[in-house]
Amino acid sequence: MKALVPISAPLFDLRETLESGQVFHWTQVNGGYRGLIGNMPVEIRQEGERLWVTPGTGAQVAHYFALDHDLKAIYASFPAADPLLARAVAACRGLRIIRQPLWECLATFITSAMKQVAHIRQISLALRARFGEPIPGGPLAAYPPPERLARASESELRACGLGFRAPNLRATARLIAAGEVDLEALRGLGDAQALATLCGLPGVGPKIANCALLFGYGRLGAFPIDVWIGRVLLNHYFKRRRRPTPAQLQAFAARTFGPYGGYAQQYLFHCARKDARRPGAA
DNA sequence: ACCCAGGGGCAAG
DNA sequence: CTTGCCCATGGG
Repeated sequence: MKALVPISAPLFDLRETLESGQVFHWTQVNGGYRGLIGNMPVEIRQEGERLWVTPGTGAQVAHYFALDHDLKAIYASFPAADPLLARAVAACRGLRIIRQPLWECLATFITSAMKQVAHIRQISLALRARFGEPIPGGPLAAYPPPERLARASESELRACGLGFRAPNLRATARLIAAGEVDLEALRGLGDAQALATLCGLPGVGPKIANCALLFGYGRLGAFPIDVWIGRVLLNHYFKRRRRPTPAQLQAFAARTFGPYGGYAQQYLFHCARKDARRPGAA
């Protein structure tokens, strides 16, 4: 292993970012993490405001971890009088929304339906091991492209632990491999159009589409509402109020958390999960 | 043993 | 436009 080289990374927390349930294939290794950015093997270790990274990967690391996002401006855009969000920001300071490869992101979240984070990781690793192209010097195989998963059988996919998600992942892979949907082309569409197109794919509804928009397309206003965030919003912002419909809750989030709502969502999500793991805090 | 998980889809009210 | 139920699997 070659010696790592430093890059500057102020207001960044590698651990909070990688452990926050955005991405599922990184593994801890001697005080840092090892994984793939696309098909490029990377090792990263953090010391204060400096990252030590595999030589030659600095630019890709900075882009992947969105070190260009102005976190101070993002925090400042949040609703001022919101103690819950303020506590989440304090607890997850430096967490950034990663820029993930589009297909890897969409496919992974298709497999995430009704699964715990730990198991999403298992499925992700199984798919890479079974269908992914080996990467020389890489810690694991590449995420299998749509063309590869399109010609996998349903039972092969189920063998990776996908359960009822297997036909959905396969069908979506086929649509994309056949060129009926072009994930890259969605970059040029408005949020609503992109969301609607993604929701047309098998196994993709509002929640997973918003995950793709946020973690893949970098649309920082996208606000995925899962069971955790749903509970947080209901318990904290709808006490004693009539239960909103999913659409009303989505509209509330957009109106309340603004253009960087996706960041607010991720901080609330990760903070709630950390609290659940270690009871006693709020 | 038992509950539930970063949901979606489809039928029925 | 809402509500109910099923889909399969493994971690806490």
